Amino acid sequence: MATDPPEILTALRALSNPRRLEIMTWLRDPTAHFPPQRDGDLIEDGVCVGFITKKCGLSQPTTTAHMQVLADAGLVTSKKIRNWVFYKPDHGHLSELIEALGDRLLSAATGED
Amino acid sequence: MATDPPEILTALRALSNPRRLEIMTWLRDPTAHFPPQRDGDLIEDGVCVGFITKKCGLSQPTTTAHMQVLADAGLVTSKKIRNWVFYKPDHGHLSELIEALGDRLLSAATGED
DNA sequence: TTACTATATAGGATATATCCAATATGGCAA
DNA sequence: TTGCCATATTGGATATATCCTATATAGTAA
Repeated sequence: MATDPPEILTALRALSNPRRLEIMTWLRDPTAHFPPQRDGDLIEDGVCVGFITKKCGLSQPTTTAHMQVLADAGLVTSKKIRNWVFYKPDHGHLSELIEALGDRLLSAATGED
Repeated sequence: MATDPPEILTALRALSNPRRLEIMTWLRDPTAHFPPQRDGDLIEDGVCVGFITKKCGLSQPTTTAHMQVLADAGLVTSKKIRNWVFYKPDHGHLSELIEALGDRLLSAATGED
């Protein structure tokens, strides 16, 4: 029983923005969307803010703000290495979210078609 | 292949509001949350705007606007009987949404734990 | 120390969302 | 027709979200 009502709402708000939803899809398969990193592995450590900033075309502060919204919602985790910050998806939280959403929205005992 | 990117976003925006998320949970199990209706079955036809309005404590126009957002996102369907409008969940769209969200957010081939 | 790099924070402009009161529409009853 | 009821639409006030520039912080390198 994870992902209480307020957490679901926070996660939905975080995902309901086109930039953030797009970033989440990039992070799901980072090697397909970002170049290799010198100081952190795309898969193990995550993607640094600089790469995400370039890819969005937004300013660095705006990108940072988006990443913080995603992190506060528990959708990504961050790790600081030297002076880089790497973000990667929190698969546990994400699958809990999907499951909790199903529980909340679908009528009892419905998973697939 | 249903629920394209823009549709996912529309659905997420619709669900990312506390009133609308709450309404969706009421509609999932209408007999548990609303009194019986004279002119339409809670399950078969849906719940009328008046009942939802009372339950939210919002004004009638605001409730109508919320229901329209949910309907535009494909999360509910509406049916007019006499001069009532009944809303009920669109289970097909909802399960497609949950599935599409999983596809977008979870790493390949992850459904449950 | 100074200089450089990466990310975070502050402040403010603009856009969008939420909500209500007032009113319009459309169906039903007399 | 008139009157009533349920829902939809309009217009506008307030709150929140999005985004930028400028600046701060923190780590690295010389």
